[in-house]
Amino acid sequence: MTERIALVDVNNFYVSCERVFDPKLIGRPVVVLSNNDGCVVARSQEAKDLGITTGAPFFKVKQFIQSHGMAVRSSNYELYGDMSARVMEVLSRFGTWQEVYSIDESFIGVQGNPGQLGELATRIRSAVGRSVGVPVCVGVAPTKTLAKFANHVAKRNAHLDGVCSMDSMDPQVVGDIQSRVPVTDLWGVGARTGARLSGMGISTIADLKAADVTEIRKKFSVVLQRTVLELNGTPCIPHNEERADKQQIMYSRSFSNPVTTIEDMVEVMSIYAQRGAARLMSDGLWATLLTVTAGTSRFASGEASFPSITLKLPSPTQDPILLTRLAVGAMREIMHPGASYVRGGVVLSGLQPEPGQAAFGIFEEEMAETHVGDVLGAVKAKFGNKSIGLGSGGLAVEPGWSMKRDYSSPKFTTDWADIPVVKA
DNA sequence: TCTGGGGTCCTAGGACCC
DNA sequence: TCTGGGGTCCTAGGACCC
Repeated sequence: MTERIALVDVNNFYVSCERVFDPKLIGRPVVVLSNNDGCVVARSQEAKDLGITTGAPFFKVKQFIQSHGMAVRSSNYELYGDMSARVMEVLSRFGTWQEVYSIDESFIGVQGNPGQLGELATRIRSAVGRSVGVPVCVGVAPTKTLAKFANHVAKRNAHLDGVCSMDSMDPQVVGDIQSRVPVTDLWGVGARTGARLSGMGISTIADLKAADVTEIRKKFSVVLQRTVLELNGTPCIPHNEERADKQQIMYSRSFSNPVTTIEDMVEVMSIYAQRGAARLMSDGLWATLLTVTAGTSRFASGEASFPSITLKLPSPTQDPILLTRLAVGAMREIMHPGASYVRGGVVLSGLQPEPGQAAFGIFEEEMAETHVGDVLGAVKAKFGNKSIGLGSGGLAVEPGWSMKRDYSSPKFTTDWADIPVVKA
């Protein structure tokens, strides 16, 4: 019995989710857009083959997309979140432990001799396909970094049928592949590090694998040192089975139209602070720090302005009234009226699971405000997010800056009104 | 006209303490 | 006038990931 790590991820996750509920999209080139329909965040293989790149601004490729008959969808995160939970549940049945790494990826612990590991990978792939309907690739190896690499190999070699277990591979072949794949394709090596490595004559995975660990530690960091060790088969990246406690809650969005006035920005901050407070309450967390930010476009020629300020909260809180008041007040101070802001955000950090001991003076006030928060939360849970709000957060009409979503698919799995109807 | 939205971890440097 | 050194905590910023 050998202990191994499997990295399972869904191919073109968002596109695959859309296809489950709209089979007409199968075989067609499909792209999914980011919030605000700003840029391309997911592409089907057919769209990749046509040369659409991830992160491409939609307005620049729109013509090309339409002229090639590609299907376009706005992102539907409720649907993807729900599909993700289903995939993770299936994977959990196959692992001795599981670390959910992202919305479409999970590491799981697996055991067996080389032959069994390859078969297991194939069984995982068909189980997810059968019960959720999305295609996955599986990479199996002794370390996380190598499991990621094996997954990469499975994806790029059609004859492997979506699975690659390193124990069944000829070491010579592994070496050949590693000496052809650029080091920046490796998990943990980005463009910056890649450029510096290249200056040292390290350009492929094989080069990095052969590099001197102590030199790497000195010139870079323990992060890259761990990567080198993992490439050589020594596991040194720990796995977090339990979802690490969240360190921060961020609510940040681009606007469909720029915000230039204090009144509009106050409206934005008021709503974002209340969304943040709602997430604190649903996660059972209290914040001790509040950051508000805004930014002008990096692509525009007007005044550049990136105001940002962090406030220490008087005591740990999840109170929407207090957070709204502070966020609005802080933003009034730091923004430049007249600058054309295209995004804004509220970050809650210094999170803790208990309200802790409040100073006596503010304690009573806190109590009163907490009750209001409970009431707000209850009303929203029952009647939806837009049913009630504080100050300018209680908007009956969509404001001018709210998100654009012109190509939405229905909330197939999370809204009764949108559940697909089967006619037999 | 239109260019995403989250997150994590590590490191260096300053403040402060004894 | 002399002007150490080690430790901790906090924060900002960099790099990376999906």
